[in-house]
Amino acid sequence: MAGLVVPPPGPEAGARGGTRLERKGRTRRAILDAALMLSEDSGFGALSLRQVAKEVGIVPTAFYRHFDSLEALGLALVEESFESLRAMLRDIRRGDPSYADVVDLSIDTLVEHVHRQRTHFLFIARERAAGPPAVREEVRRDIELCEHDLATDLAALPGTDAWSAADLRILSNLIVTAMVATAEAILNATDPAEEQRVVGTARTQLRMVLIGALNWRSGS
Amino acid sequence: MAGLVVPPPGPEAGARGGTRLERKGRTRRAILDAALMLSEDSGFGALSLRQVAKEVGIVPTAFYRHFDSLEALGLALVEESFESLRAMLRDIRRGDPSYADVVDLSIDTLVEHVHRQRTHFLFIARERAAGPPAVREEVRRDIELCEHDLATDLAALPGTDAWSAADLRILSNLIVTAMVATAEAILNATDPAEEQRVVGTARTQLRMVLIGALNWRSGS
DNA sequence: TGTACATCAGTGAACGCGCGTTCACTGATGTAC
DNA sequence: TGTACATCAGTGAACGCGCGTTCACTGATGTAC
Repeated sequence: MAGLVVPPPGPEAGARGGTRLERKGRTRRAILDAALMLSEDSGFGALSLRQVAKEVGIVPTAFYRHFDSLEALGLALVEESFESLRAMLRDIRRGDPSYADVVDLSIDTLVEHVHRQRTHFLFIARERAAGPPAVREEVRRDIELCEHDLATDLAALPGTDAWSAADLRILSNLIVTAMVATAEAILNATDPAEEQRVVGTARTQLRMVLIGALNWRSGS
Repeated sequence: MAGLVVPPPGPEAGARGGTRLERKGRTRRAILDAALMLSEDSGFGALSLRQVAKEVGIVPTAFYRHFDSLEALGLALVEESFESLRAMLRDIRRGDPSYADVVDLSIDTLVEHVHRQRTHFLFIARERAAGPPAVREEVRRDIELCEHDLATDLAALPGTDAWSAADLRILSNLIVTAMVATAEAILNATDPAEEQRVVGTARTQLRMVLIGALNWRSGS
């Protein structure tokens, strides 16, 4: 049986800092970061275990102490990337201000999170379209979940009573598509001026979409 | 000097059909097709010259008779994929019917072309997000050109007088984004029922967007 | 606290394999006369 | 039409390299007593 008393990590846990568990966690983190960075060029599917190990500064075989395979690493990256995305959605939801501001607030939050978790958003945008099948499918599943959540949020907005459940899903699908495209454009922008242009475009697009949706049942 | 008289290809051009030039053309075609097919799994960036050669049925070194490098092959695929896309845009433009039908007609044309040139549309959707840098950049440049063309077409529609040039670009960017997403969803659909759902969604989204745009300057 | 043992993150050699690219070649197709 | 020569798409051996994965290992960290 494992010990019933957990001893506090004494000063003897030295070398390069932390307990054995903490150090393992740091290596795992380094592997995730290296994979995110290295797959920027040609996608996760073109990544090699040895490249990752070299970047982290461990021998290739040590990789297996942390992940069963490259695919397992890919799925871990999907998971943590979507944690970032969900954190963003939570931030947006928490705002819930007067109707006129919802667009500005949402886009500002998007921009902030995209910058803070740049590699996660890049990963999602890239692997959704081009990842190895297992990774790609997982990304798409998670995006569908986000669309579902967004549909729920939209139903709470004023002026949406006329929308059917199907309309809600269609609208949230469109919004998510546009926001993913915006995130990609922000990540791809080469200078602040271009980013401002992208942000302005996204604002106008989101307003157009909302105006269209509000006039959808009533106006047409 | 090369011969001034071009002799007709006699029956002596035998073996497996055609002149030397025709056969070279067929091998080139086979390389392009094999690359389109093989990059479906994990993207063009994960493709190897030897895989392609094996699929085509030639020895790896024969590849160099047709392309200088894998990158040159990738750029050739971008070019011919966008020929397909532009053919679709031409088909849509040629319709130009009464305003009420423009959505149905455009989506139907999209569906038809996506099925007819499945691999080309897959290639564009994938490599736009995840291709090797040179390929990705070329895809993005070409998509921007399509957005520009669409903006010109939109300006010819009735009821658009109030839009500025910037509004036009913003709207066509949104439409192209939504159409690319629709193409992806069609290509990803597993059965005809799901495809019909996707098509219905795309129709509604495009209508919402147009309603939003028409109410953009006047209504908001 | 001190000692003896267990755990386990990371090591390093080795494997067989597919990679891109080089090179000299072959032999059918094409051209000149 | 017949012959001699040029072209060139495709061949096949060879190269050095990075790949994923195996295995037995080391030595610091952690645990039991």
